[in-house]
Amino acid sequence: MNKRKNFSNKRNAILNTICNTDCHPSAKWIYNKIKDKYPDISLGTIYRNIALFKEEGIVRTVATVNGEERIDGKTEPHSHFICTKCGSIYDIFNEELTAVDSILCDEGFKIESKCITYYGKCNKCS
Amino acid sequence: MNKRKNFSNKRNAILNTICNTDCHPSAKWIYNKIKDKYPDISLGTIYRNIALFKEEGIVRTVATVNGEERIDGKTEPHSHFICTKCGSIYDIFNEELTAVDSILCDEGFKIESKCITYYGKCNKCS
DNA sequence: TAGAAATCAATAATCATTATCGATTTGGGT
DNA sequence: ACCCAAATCGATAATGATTATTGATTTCTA
Repeated sequence: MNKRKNFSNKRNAILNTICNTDCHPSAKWIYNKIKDKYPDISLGTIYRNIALFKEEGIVRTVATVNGEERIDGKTEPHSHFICTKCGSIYDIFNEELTAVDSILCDEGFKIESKCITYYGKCNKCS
Repeated sequence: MNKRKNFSNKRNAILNTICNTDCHPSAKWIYNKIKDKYPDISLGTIYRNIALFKEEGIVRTVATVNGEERIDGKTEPHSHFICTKCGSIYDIFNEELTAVDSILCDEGFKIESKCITYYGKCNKCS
């Protein structure tokens, strides 16, 4: 990997906020969190940096819940559970499906990533 | 066909358009398709009826691609492949892929549906 | 230290979706 | 058929998330 320039303080704060939570935040959630430390930060800066992190492959979109894109800073392959009532997103690290990925390759489909998402009611809502 | 006699003509046309395509259409796609037969239909009517069909459980959201919600009229359990270049969505009817079962019920999570989505380049784009 | 590049805040623009509202159509009872 | 209430609709405005623009400020580099 090429040597990467250091991130600015705000950019680092955004990335750390994404990576140090399990809640799979939206842009607005990150914005409100960062505002405590950087009161003059702009929501546009959050979006701009999320786009940048996505290009670099260090964060990814989990899903769109109630019109809001939700972000995950964990790059290890794993699945998700999305509560259809409260919108919470939970990680699921329990994967036995990697063996069947080759099925699609035969037909010319090049798989870059796989996303298994369960929908239902979480333990707080059921 | 999928026609239900208690539906209005336009409502039936919208549902049939959704069910008779494999392209997992967006609201705008449906709108443009229906306009051939009903030139005075409104985009709001498309959205209103999609919401109604979703409440009835006869269509569902597959994913959000480039900011557009994509709809599926097939209710049988199956998976999807989404091309990250052209945005096409393909059905995957494969028992092995759809037969993943619940690990989460022990912890109070009530699974209502499951969604397996692959991202990559389709055979036209790769 | 200067000049260039990166980054930012503020704000406007865009675009998908939803809400509103008055008009029109539909369907059941007479 | 006719009436009326409910369903449905088209037009349009409103909403809300995201993106683009712009000019200022900070950071990097030589």
